[in-house]
Amino acid sequence: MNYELLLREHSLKATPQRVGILSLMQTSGHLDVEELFTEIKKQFSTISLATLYKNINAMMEKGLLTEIKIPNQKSKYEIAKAPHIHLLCQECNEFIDLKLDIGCLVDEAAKESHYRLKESSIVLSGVCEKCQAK
Amino acid sequence: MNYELLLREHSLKATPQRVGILSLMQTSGHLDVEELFTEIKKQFSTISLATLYKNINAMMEKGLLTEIKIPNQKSKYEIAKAPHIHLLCQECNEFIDLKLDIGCLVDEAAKESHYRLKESSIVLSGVCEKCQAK
DNA sequence: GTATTTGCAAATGATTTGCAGTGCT
DNA sequence: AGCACTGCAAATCATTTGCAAATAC
Repeated sequence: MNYELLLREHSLKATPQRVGILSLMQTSGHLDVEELFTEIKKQFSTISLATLYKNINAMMEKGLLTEIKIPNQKSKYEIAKAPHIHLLCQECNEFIDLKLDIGCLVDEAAKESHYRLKESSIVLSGVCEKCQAK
Repeated sequence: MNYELLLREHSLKATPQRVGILSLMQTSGHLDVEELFTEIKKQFSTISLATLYKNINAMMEKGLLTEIKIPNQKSKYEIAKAPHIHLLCQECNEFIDLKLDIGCLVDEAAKESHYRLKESSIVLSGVCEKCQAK
């Protein structure tokens, strides 16, 4: 993926720090601020936490990143993409995406409540296959 | 509801501050820390934020309260009850419970991922009926 | 009577802001 | 060149901790 282009398309300057952040997000899928800071420092040893926060916020405002709020955990961030849900393993902390059609749920909720629904935030937690085997 | 009893059943002492917190939660449904502090001070003018936090944490550890993490908002708290989902109006900020069978969604997610699922955190956002009318 | 809880003040942790210097376009 | 971005230090906001006095049971 061309991160420079992606940034410019969202009216953000393509600084190396930002490209680094996006490339980490792409590689790791989901990272919290602290993890992101630890990783990005390997590439930019002098980067400051303030810069990281400013960039996360700027990219969220432009709709390039999404924050995922998770029960009992720090928020994680991901590159914005098609709607999907998240699964958390309460034992090993694995955190994954799952593409799942939630149309039926949303339709049902809309019917019951008369809300016009636009966004969803769904985190299901339990035990992953590997941890079940233990 | 008898909050004294509820507290003792969860091995917590029934202090007036705790009863006040629970009664506010019951009345208002969902409150964040700041809102709760503003309200509880009307009953206990000398209550400290530290006490409020200690109590929220104690009641969460005993499973009496649940924290709801909401995209772009502060966490809210509610008295723990049967699983349900939450709807947020992005215009007027109304925040409501909806009892909805999410079995099909969870089953589908479990089938696809091989997770054994135990908990769910679902917040759908959009526009409530009243705001649509505007 | 004993263990827990309260409320204060201080400590810690997380995030934001101001500003001078630097870099992107 | 001009505006946006970086990095530092300081400020702010949120939450936790330590401790002495008060309270629940």
